[in-house]
Amino acid sequence: MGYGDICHTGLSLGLSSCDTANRQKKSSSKSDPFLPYLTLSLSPEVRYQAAATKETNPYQRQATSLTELSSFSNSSVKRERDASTGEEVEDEEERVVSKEISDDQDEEGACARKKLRLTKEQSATLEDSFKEHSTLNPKQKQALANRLNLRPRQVEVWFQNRRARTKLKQTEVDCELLKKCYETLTDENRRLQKELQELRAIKLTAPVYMQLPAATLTMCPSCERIAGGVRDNSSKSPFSINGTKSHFYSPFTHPSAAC
DNA sequence: AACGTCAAACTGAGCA
DNA sequence: TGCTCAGTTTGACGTT
Repeated sequence: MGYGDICHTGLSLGLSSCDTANRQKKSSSKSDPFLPYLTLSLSPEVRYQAAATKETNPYQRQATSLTELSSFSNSSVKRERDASTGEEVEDEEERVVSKEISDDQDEEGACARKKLRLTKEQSATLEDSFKEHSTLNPKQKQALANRLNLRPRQVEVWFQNRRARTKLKQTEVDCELLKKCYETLTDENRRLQKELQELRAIKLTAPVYMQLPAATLTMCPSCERIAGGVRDNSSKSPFSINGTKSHFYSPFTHPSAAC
């Protein structure tokens, strides 16, 4: 929610010293930090959700008083990790939002942005919706917001953050894959270097092979035998193909084991 | 109390 | 102009 959004609250404005401090931190270039900053006396979240307490859908019923709102979490919210997903699970019974918060909001205005925490039901519904489609059209957004008793902007932000989390997770998975790929390639490279050294040693100790064009000699990495393009029937040679057909190794038909 | 993590919310840029 | 995304801020909460 941008600061401009507060224009739609319909609430009176008031001076806020702490918000001035916030403002100074956030965008010193945009405004004179020493100018007093105007804020609303009630945050949009409180206004919206408090208004919604008159509604009757399950999410709204759940928020039948300010003490039950899926909102400001300077309450003693007990959270536990879902072992399988790592997602947070909140114990609804532990969710107690003090009435003082709303009173403070009324009296002193929204000093800083207050963080709300979605209820388990809200999160679950949003998750379900996200599974169906990771983006929402305005109608879907509005419908979901109505259903969950949230502002459309909150639904929008949730989807934004959810997409970001999904992308981050995917990036981590890709990163792991690339790491494994790198390790495999490194191993293969090491092995090939070793083979190359061995071949060079062979080249020095077995001059007969030097007579063959270099391109006709290859070593199969799987069986580690040298094969020649020219049929070599000298079965006594340690590099002979034992009468079998030539054993060519093609890197194209035998791609790297990596990846 | 300090620190780390997570998620809600904000901001600015890019795009159709 | 509205939407999405990447990056950032912020507050709550858990851990040490």
